[in-house]
Amino acid sequence: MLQGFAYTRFADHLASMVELSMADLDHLEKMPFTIGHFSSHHPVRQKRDQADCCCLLLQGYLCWREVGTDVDQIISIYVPGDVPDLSTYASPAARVNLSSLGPAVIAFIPHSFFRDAALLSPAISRALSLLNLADTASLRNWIINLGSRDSLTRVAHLFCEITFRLRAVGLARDFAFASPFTQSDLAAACGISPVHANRIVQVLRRKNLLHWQSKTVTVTDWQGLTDVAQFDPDYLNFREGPPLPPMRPLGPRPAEAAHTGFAAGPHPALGSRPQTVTRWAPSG
Amino acid sequence: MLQGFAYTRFADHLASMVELSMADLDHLEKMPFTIGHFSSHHPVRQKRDQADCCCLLLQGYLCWREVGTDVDQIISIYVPGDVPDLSTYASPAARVNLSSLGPAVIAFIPHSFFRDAALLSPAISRALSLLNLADTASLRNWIINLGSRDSLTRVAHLFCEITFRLRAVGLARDFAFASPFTQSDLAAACGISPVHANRIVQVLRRKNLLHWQSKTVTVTDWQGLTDVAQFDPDYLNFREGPPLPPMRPLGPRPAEAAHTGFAAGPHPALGSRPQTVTRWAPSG
DNA sequence: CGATAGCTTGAGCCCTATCAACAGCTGTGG
DNA sequence: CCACAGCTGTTGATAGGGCTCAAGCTATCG
Repeated sequence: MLQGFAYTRFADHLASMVELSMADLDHLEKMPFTIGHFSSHHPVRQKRDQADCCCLLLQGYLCWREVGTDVDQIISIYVPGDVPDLSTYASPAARVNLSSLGPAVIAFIPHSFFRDAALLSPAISRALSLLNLADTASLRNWIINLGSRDSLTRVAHLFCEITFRLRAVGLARDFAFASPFTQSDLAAACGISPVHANRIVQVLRRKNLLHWQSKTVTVTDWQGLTDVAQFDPDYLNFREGPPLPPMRPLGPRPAEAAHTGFAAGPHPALGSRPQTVTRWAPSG
Repeated sequence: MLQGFAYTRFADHLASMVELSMADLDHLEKMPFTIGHFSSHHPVRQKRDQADCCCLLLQGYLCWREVGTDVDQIISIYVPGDVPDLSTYASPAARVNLSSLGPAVIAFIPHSFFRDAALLSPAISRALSLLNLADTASLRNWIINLGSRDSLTRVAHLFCEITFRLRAVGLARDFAFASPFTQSDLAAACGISPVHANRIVQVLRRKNLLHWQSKTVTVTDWQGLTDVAQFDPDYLNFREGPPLPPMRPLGPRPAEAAHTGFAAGPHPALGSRPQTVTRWAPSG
């Protein structure tokens, strides 16, 4: 069950950037992995951990986070299909803490798989490079946000980015997604105080741009939200060939349920498996 | 003359991270390149430029900069020995604008050289990966700064980072370096207004942490500056093997001149060549 | 020598942080 | 089933950091 699920998430993600051959897909299908379940706000990788595998996020959210006295900053956020620590297959030492935002399901994939895949297939090698580039582009964009936009714009931009990235992997089709993270997390990501984050969310609600209740965010006015956020998804597009068509604003709703893997319950492939925390033990 | 200079800058940089064999050094010595001179605040790469070469900075400073209506943000700053657009050899499209901060001398190195070098030498391939990682680490660190520290800390941190990185490539030995950038540049890097940047610099001067006059910055109290900045250079260390010893604070001055390539006039290898802007024309 | 770019200084105001209190929800244990 | 604790969200009051506007000053360069 999970085998196909993990393979699909990852293959889809790579295929969204480069053309994959049947041989590439065959190789990806043989991807070895171990599944780990994490509860909310649980560390996945500690600063200075030496790992011999990468984390493929299957469900939920992960983030790099720097916590210290007088510092709590979320550096970047990842959605299903992402591999937050992909770069560690080149240099295994993590530099910051990777932790979950809400419950998360992760497939741990050995570094050796990526090394072999990159050697065997130019397309996969290229896709991995592009994955890294997209990650860096996201960081750069976040610097622009933190450095030169006010808090309303920052918060709106974060919601835009999450929405866009979820939709890029087939989630949040109806502009609704699970938000297991807290307003303090939002504040830590946007570099504002939790109290202020709350007030900004209220502004967004009052402007009818989004709703956020019972751990679900619904973007009710995508166009309006991107306007407030000055959001231009260009920096996220790393597919080769022609760019994606612009995202259609909210139209008539398709007859499908919103889900980010949790919004509408566990993914079918997971059945009703309880969300236990089975901390995966590295074999090294 | 320049041949040796460009080769040395780059080889030193790589050697600071990995062990290079004689064969590696031989290969690096054959590095093909074209020299470009740029005047202050001159664009080097425009957003969406398709380049077939990378920029090895020889003298001066470069930065990625996002400029627009109501946005002027410097995303990252580079010192001699850096290759700001190294990642473009994987995907050639630049995503932001690369421009000079003060006059700069650049060696343009064809992408093909990096591709070949990476294929031929595992050590060089590894060094290039580490270069990329260091770059990403720097971005992450800058997010922490912008998101969770006040302006005094940010500005102090920027000076610390520049000083540290210059010293890592053998410049600013006596904690003095050329600062051809303006206070507005400083503001754009730290996400504050130019007026406020000015006041912060005055605070640093008043605290006797540094002097900044006639385009030269002198750090007069390294320990004090790092304290104010909460600067921990750990995130910049990507050398393999044991970490570098901690940087000694200011002691008795060695009998050598401070230079970043411009502080003490043009580098010997460049002679008194005028700082003309000979925009290099890509051959593609 | 005038022009231009950069630096400096002051005043007023707005955005955001901080502190504090309370409400709502969730999970826990008796 | 209820009492309780703890976390999260909400609201108000107050203070301060940083922005904006505006003007004067300085240095550099043609």
